[in-house]
Amino acid sequence: MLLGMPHPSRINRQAVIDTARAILEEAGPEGLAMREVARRLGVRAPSLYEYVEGRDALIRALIAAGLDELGTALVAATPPDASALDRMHAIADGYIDFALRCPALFSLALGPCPDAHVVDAVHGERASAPLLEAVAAIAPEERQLNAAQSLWSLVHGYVTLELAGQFRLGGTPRAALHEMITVYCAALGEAAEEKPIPAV
Amino acid sequence: MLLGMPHPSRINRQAVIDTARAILEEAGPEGLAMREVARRLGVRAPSLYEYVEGRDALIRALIAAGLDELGTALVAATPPDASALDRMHAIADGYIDFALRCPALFSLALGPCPDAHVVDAVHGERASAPLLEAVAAIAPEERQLNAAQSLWSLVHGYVTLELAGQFRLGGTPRAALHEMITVYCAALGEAAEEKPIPAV
DNA sequence: ACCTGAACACCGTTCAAGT
DNA sequence: ACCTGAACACCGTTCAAGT
Repeated sequence: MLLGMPHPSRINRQAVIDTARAILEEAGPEGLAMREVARRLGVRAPSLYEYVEGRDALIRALIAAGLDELGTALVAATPPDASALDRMHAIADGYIDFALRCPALFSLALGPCPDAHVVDAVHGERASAPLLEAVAAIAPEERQLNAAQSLWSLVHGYVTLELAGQFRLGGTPRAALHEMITVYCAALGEAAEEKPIPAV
Repeated sequence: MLLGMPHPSRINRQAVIDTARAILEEAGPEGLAMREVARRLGVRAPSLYEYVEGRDALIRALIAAGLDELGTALVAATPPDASALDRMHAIADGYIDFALRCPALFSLALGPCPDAHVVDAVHGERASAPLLEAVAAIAPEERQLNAAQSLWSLVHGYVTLELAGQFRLGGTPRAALHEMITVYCAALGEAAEEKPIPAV
């Protein structure tokens, strides 16, 4: 009879999110359909609305989790007692590895997204914190923000183009990325003792 | 009676593409519906299939045109008798301006895209040719490909993050971008006479 | 409390039918 | 040759109904 607890739920919010994430990586954002999530959970689509507000909210949950996970991965990728430059290279590799490990989630979280998918700023801050920290050990304080934004642009652009399959001419783009990091960080380090880097 | 030419077509392929592009920028890729394109052209959705194979083919046409247009814009943005470094900065600005002028088209053309939307490689080559040309004037030949890929990564990452609204901490990210270009190109120029830039 | 089927307003696409 | 309405198989979402 199960008095007082007539139907223990067959699914839960986390299962919905996990299933959605699996579908996202397998079939891309277009393939992420509420009916498909439900089908894999052995349930009908309307049941999902007990656990998530709708498809947009589900996607926001995926994005928030993805950004948090990226932050954690970058922290884990940072060797604590290496040089500042080595930590910078390690963070770049961690960023790239994350993007290659879950490309659809990465594109969803860091790519251009409609208003309906924007999440709280804390998640983005968690993702970018390790980079800011590594830059703090290289650049003088007044240049740290600029340096972090440039380095982020560089690494983000690299992996975005890589995922889009745009490096068709061959070469060694990843080695080129690390070279550019080295050159720029060296200039930052000099600037720490000397004068600001000349613009244009 | 209009013998032999019973019904002059009310629309044409270019009108379909132009309308689709307008919708894309106004409503994003999600809003780009065949029925909406047809509605704006005063016609029903099935009529569009006389001019484009389907939605995916329409999107491919948009992407191909967008890449070609980007290439043209970059050529136009390059001052022919400026220094190699100035041309580099101008191309970066041209790239950014194009992305800000038609962000949805830019994201569609250069962002992560499903197999159904990949276009012939010539269009991508047209888009990247001006950058390769500018790099040729700065870097020694054996380093040109790497240098072009790094600089493209940097500029592409900058504008991608900018479009995604990720530079929330303020600062002057665009100035930082140009600084990084300056520093890197200076190192490339030195390398042209001296030895290769040390990796890692 | 949790799940369902039915329904609504949307899609992309096909196709026989009109002119 | 060009356009149409009707139809098909899909969507996300709502809601009254079941247990």
